Amino acid sequence: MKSLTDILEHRISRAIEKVTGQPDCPALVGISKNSKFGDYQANGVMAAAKKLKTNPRQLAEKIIAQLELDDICEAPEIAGPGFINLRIKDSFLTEHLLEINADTHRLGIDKTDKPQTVVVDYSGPNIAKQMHVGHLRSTIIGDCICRMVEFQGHTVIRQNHIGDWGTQFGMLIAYLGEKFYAENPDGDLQSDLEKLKAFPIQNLEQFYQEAKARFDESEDFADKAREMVLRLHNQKTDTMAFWQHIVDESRSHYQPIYEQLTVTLTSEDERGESFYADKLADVVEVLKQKELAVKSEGAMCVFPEGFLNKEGDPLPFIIRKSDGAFLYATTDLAALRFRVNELKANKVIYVTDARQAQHFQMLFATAKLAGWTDDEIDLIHVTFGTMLGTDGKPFKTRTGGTVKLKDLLEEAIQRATAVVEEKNPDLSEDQKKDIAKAVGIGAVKYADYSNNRNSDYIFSFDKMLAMEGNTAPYMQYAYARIKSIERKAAGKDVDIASELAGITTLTFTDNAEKDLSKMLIRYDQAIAIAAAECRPNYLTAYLYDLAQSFSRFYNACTVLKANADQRPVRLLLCDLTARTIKHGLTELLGIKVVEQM
RNA sequence: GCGCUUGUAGCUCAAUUGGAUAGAGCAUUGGUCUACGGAACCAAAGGUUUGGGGUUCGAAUCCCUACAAGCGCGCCA
Repeated sequence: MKSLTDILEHRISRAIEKVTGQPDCPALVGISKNSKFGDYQANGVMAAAKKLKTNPRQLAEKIIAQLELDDICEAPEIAGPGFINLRIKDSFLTEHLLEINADTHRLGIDKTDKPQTVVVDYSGPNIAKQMHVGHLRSTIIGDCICRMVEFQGHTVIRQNHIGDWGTQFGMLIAYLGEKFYAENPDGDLQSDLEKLKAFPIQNLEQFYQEAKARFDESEDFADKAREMVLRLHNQKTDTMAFWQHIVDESRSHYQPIYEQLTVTLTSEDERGESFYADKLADVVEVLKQKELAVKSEGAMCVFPEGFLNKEGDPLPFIIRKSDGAFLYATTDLAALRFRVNELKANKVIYVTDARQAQHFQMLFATAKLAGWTDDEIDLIHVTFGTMLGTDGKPFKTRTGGTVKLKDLLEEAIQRATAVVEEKNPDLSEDQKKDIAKAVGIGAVKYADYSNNRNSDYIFSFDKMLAMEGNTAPYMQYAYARIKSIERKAAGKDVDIASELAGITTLTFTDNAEKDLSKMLIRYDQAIAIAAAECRPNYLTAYLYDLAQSFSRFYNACTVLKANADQRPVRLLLCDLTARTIKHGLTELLGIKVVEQM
């Protein structure tokens, strides 16, 4: 089914073109902020009038005369300097609702007719270090983008660009070797890989710090670590086995967090820095051949135009250090080539915090200079702000350390458990557990999603779990109430399935029904804008409006005790609201819903 | 010094990218409900959108300027 906004945009734009003879005068159809101006409004007439240097209201009159919208709207009205205000007819609304209702999977939303391949680079944890709160935003915002774009019908390729390569690995491998051989003094690694696989690293953070301490205190150890880096780069079998073990152990720490967050990343999506290790030399070589890379202060650099350093001199994009080692700019260039050439990306979306903005600008500029991308390929850096503590400073533990993501999520669940216990002590222990998980994790994710991603935001358990206002529990609650109605129906001799199946026409008897209906048909628009701008908060704002609209309806209209002629519409509205909320939360935001809470 | 981001109600945040009277939630005040879940609903009050200029039918949004905060600016990622 075509989106209503698209239909209106198309028809009104055509009418404008007919009257003005100008091809590029979009109707600019949007949802009216104030219902007294109608449901939708077209703002494009003023701009068109300006172009033609004519009176906008008179122009609007002429356009309206050409408009064919009888099947959708009441007679359009002109207001203010030249707005065209539209009010949706009940007949259109009810037909539209029935169509949406008939589509069990996609709620009447079409897939795109121009599918693209979109690569999304997000999460990117550092191996050998626990995920901390700084990883939360990239991980869940990226995931939401994937889910939305995929739902639109594009091919999404997730790329978890994990930090699994680099000099710190020499240190880690050397340390792991020390520990392993301490416990297996006669160990012969070649024949003893199984033993290594069973060798646990319980506390990654501690392991890393111990290795670092050894590195700093012992010259012998430091030499060993450097040797390991070399062996790693030369892919020596035993060293690779140790490296693999650290990577695997690390995965066993972050994969459960993905599952807890219902993030769609799997090990299939991992393509870490190590993957590009053998492609880096060529990156530098090609850039040298194209005379884009030059030596400066011993390092190999590209100087894309428009970037200056403190002294006002051109700023380098360093692709090889003076000691000959490659660095993240090199890896990112190799990754970009791979994504364009091998993955056939039409669009690459990077989800990292705003501090890296300049790096990505230079990356994109360099890739373009090299001819590795062109204007046909969209390169987008989706930035986001910092999570702050209630004091307005970067979010830390009381002692000033970084907050581990695992701890944060556990605390959220714990706090949610307390609330469930208070509100609904009679549920079974299993139910309470499930609800606490859904509510606690949902609250953390939703609080993040509902902010404009570019602004820093203050993280507060009390706010997000207050469960009032624009929060996950508010929507989960709306959903649970609908489910409760369904459960009660049987006891009141209402057969929902058969009543819904029999509906061929709908009649509204209450404004709350109509208002809710108008919200329901806007879902497609909310997804479209949220996906286009990579802004999950547009989606949460919609879902909140919808849940509010439902609460008003719920308050104003009885469902099960309604008259036989009113009940089918209301049952349908309940069902459709539940399906929309569920779809938005679970499919697009990755937040669980519960039948009871 | 240059650049990026930000500055909106007492607090936490929106504002579909230039649209009409800047919206929510919390907190405050008052109200609704013997219905299907009160984690609800309705209403009041709260604003010179940091200050000052400008652009135009129209500005929180664009331009200039001052102020304030955060971040980035050669071999970490």
